Amino acid sequence: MRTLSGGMRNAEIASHFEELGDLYELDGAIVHRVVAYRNAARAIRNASRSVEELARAGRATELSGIGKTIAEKIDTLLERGSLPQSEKLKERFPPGLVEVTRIPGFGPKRARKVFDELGIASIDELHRAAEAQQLRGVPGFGVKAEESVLAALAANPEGNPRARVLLSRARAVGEEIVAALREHPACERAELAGSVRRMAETCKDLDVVVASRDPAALVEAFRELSLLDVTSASESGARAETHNGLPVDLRVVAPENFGNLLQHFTGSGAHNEALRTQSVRRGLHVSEYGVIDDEREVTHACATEEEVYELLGLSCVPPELRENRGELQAAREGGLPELVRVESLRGDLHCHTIASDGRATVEAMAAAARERGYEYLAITDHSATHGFGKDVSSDALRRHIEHIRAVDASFGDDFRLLAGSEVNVLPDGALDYDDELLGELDWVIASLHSSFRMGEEEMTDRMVRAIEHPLVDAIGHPTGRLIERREPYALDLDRVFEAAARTGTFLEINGNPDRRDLSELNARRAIEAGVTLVLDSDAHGPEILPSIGYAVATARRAWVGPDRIANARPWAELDALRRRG
DNA sequence: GCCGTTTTCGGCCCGACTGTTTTCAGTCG
Repeated sequence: MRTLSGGMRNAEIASHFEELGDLYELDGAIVHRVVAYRNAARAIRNASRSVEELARAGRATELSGIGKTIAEKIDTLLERGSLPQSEKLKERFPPGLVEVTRIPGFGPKRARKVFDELGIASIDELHRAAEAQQLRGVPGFGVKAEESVLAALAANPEGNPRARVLLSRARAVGEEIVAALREHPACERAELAGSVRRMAETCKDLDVVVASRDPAALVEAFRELSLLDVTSASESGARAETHNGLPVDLRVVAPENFGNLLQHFTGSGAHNEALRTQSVRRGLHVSEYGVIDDEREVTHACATEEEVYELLGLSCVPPELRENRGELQAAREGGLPELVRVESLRGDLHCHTIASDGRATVEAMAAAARERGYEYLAITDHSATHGFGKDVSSDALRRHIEHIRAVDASFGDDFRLLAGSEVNVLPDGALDYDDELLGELDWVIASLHSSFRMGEEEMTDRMVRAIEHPLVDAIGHPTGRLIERREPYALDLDRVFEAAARTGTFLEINGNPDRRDLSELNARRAIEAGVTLVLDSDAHGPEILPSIGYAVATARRAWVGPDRIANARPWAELDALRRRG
């Protein structure tokens, strides 16, 4: 069997099966078969282990959603680099036809219809046919269909999928909306649901759910928010857009149904689908309106989510876990993990001051950390060759350490200010302070800030050398990805995790909402490889310290408990845990 | 195509909305 150079990543394998699902759908396959391919693709994308490795070990069917047929197709894909079924179908359906199925109002059936009747095989051709009023000649299409095609293409000429918004941005506007609604006297509860509540990396819209005896009044209050343009409204809900184009859905129900509504709109779609499928077998039908019990012929209204899950025989699943990644089985068996919480953290081990590119003094950062109830804070300014903000030369670092020690001496035993550094990893894997100076520090993070475009083997060697350095305590933002903006470095993460586990070097989950690096999937892989994580804010000012919450959220989504987090321990314990020298 | 407290066949989540329908299929979230 030929091994493709570098192997095939899970995301790439998944995209082959997504494509095959799309093609089968155009081909008119029964919907359940198409769904099976999409479920398989999602299982592959979400897998915390290398699916290539699993498949080569003959164990791909251990993933839920992968059966004998798809397992064989994975083998074929790894062997040949493509799927023969896809190649064959692509001879019949031009690539532009799949894009037509992404236009709002067009799905596979309608795309196929205009392809068969008019030979339309691209967005351009569809545009021209709508303008020439040719669509109305196709059975099932009318004047409205032409209008809606033209309207959709006017709003989005390329037919691009709508950009997803970073969680932090969506949350900021969402919290404002919810806070405003809570002020209304008829509002009993208002919450953000959806991907914001699950703390996903990005969001495509905001879901706002409200409990009230007077829905119309809440809809009216929503209408009057200056943050929003309301596009449609009914007695129990409304649709709107924020001024930068983020869609917002409002739903209002009576308080006794609030649990059903919140559960429904929190999702994810995959979680709810699996939840309902499993419930149907017990004669229970779940929707946002209640839980219908076939046998007793009643509909249960639930004021809280806990009641919904309890009715279904499950422990209540934390929103961050609702992605159909095994949480339902765990909830059924009482095996949900204990998850790390913001309150679990004893300190923050990555922040910057005016000594490098931060905006506040050492004193101000320390004061803000104490205010948050931390037992310790490490000051970790950038090292000599950072090259962006102000850099800290070796001499400057010696003075910085003295200053930090002096500030630390001003605190009692309840707080420890640590002298640290975020040291650059040079292209060859060496650090840019000498070992003697590094030895003066209480805490050393090593991070990459340059030469991102190296090949995988060289980049992995570089990273592993840094991990193996005896004075390196942690690796900062280990993959370098920026969500929606920059791909991770080319790294063999299995080697990185092996090295980190072997040397006792911690890997960071960086809480900067643009980074969240390690990602949730990589963090879960790291944990399974025996790595200990550290959760940090990477704050460049005191007001950014709460960003550590995004690191916590990422860890929770990775099923990580406080026992695997270095800074969920007191400093003395953490100090003993790390291996230096 | 997957899967099993319905266990190797016969099912496969739920509801709203839309437009072209004459009773509903397709799309969407």
